[in-house]
Amino acid sequence: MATIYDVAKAAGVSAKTVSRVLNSDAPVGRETRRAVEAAMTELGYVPSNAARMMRSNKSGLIGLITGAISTAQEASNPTGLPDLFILQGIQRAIGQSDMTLMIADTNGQSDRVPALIRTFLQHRVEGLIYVAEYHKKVVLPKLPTGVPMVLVNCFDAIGTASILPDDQRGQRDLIAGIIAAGHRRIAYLTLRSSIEATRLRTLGFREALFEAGIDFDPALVRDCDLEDHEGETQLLWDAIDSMLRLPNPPTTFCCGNDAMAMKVYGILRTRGIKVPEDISVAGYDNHRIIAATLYPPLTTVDLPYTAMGVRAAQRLLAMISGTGRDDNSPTLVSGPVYWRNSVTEMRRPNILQLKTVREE
Amino acid sequence: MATIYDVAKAAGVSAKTVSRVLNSDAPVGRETRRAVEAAMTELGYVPSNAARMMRSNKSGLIGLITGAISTAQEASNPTGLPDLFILQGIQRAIGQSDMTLMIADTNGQSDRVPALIRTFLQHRVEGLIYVAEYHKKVVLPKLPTGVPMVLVNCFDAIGTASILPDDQRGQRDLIAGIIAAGHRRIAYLTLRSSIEATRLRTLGFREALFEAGIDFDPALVRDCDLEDHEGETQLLWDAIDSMLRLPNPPTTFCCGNDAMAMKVYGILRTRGIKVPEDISVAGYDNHRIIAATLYPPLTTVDLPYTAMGVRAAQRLLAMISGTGRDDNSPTLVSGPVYWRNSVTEMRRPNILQLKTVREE
DNA sequence: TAAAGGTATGACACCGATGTCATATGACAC
DNA sequence: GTGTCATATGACATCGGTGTCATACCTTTA
Repeated sequence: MATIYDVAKAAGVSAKTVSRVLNSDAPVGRETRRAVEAAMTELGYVPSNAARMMRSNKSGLIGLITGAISTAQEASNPTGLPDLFILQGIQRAIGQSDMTLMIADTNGQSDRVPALIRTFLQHRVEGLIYVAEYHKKVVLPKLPTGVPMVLVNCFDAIGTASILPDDQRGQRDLIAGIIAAGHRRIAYLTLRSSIEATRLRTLGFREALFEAGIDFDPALVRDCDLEDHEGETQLLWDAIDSMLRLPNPPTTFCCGNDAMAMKVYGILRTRGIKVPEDISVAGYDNHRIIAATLYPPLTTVDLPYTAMGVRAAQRLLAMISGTGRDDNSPTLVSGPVYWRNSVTEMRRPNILQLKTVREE
Repeated sequence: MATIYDVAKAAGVSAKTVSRVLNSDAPVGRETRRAVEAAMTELGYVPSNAARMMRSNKSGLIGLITGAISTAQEASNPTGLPDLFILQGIQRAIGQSDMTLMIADTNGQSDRVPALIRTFLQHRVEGLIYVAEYHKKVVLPKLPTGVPMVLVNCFDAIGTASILPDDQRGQRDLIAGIIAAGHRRIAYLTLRSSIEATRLRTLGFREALFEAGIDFDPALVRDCDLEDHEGETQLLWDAIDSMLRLPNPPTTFCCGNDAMAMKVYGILRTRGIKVPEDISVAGYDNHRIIAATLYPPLTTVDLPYTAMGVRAAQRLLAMISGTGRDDNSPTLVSGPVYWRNSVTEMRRPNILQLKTVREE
């Protein structure tokens, strides 16, 4: 592959002059410029980033570590929404800068992360982004100082900059809206209680109830998420049945995510219960393929993955250019509630009708 | 960031000795090695790929150009199957070599491709992979000689190495199996007739009929794919209705892809027609999220995206190491038919029953 | 007319690795 | 005792760009 010296010789100038043409960082004579450009085209010259980097110590690279590619569409993950959307946001924001994104996939093995980081450091990335598949706490190897890192959808114990979904606010907004529609008995079928999202959303759930002066009823909250898929559907059946058998049954089922809501649709339908006429249902994630396709379309909270990706890239770029904020508190990104037809104004009569149904 | 000289000074040896420890390409004294390794750990030394590359002219990088990330889960694409699976295959195969994969996403703008290629060339990638979102013909800028390229899911006019799905064989195998189940009147609701996959699959469709001695009936083939989504469903209604109204209606509907099959399920159900008791349905793609979730589970042809990715990476690696085949004929990868419950043995009585249904 | 300043260009060192070659030491064989 | 060879190490050039500095020419201004 042609070098700057080949071009210089072909154009009859010094290498430095070719460099000046490339970078326009000093005046070059009109004729000289023409000759150099002709030589470059002729030889198919492309400058070597490696050589550039040697002097400038700037690689123009940003490293991204994720499992989003290898795990996409595989076995369901706890949040159900493909973390790929985070990549899209990052992609979009980085694409508008003059940086190049290097993506490394963990291939599902988190023990490969240190090796990936090492490879990135060899390429002298100017910043790193780590994307987790769902909102969780992580432990990552320490980086040399001078290489900024942003965590997306996760956080660590040592205060590395992070971008997180505002789960608490999302669930609160959803519940507040459902309450405003007249509902008082709202059931919450949660994801695994061990995950961060469940903790925060449950907080938001209770907060909304509290603000509306509604007592929290533990009988209306149930963890319906298992590793095992078979057992999960059974859990849902049990939870729904037992809640419907309560003296004062719920008028709305909020689900840990849209995939769960889809199952709840099926269970309610099998029970002869109509959504939303008899009972309202809400999800979480705004997983478009589910939420907009279900009938009736599902009310759900947007999990702002794309926006989080954009914010992550922006924050990292700011850190690289040194214009970033000093503090390293997490950036919380909140998504709107999408009000669709699965949640409706509560009407007393339906409750009575329901009781009949469930006792038949 | 520490350099090899810093390490050399700290360990009290020459830079070259440190280099020898790094590469184990010449004997180093036991004590010296220990001292050097201690210094490297102490300083957090990571060798610079750029400097390495200057001498060796080997970057260890493979460039991948795709739109799979930015377009994932967006508006449906013609094949319906996320091309992300191709990336997974590539990822897996490259991960087992000592190369690093650089992924660049076009962000949906194909005019960005030349710029992405240029960036890759600046990084002196040792090979390029281009992944198209569905089986099609492409035109790409010419590369400097010495940089091998593999096209996946697409081909060009100048015979660049390519990896393609064997659409013709897939459809032929499917139809042959359906014929073996006793069906004689098989309808084919195709994707846009302008796309390559449709051309090849239609060939396979006719081939299977021919081999079974069944006459091809143009009335049983219809292009049901539009850019516009609303109109598409209407097209399907029309096609299905008119085919069912034939004197000798089809006993199976083969669909251009699984997404279309899903719609056909809905339409047949609305018509009071049971799948598969009354009519069999088959798809294409083996889009797991659809095929295995539908009731009854959908018989479909696997679109071997993961395998294609693996093959692409392997072929590129072979080209880089010079051990590749000389010829540049496309590599055809075929996927198996997944026989699920949506296609069943044909039984005469249902046909009669059907006629009653559709006339009510 | 000389000083000042902008324009246009080249020589050379440098970035951080590694390849080549030279050198020094000790072990072993003859 | 000396030649041979493997082991162990360092000096130095080199890869392809860019930063620094020097130089030469031309125009403008005092």
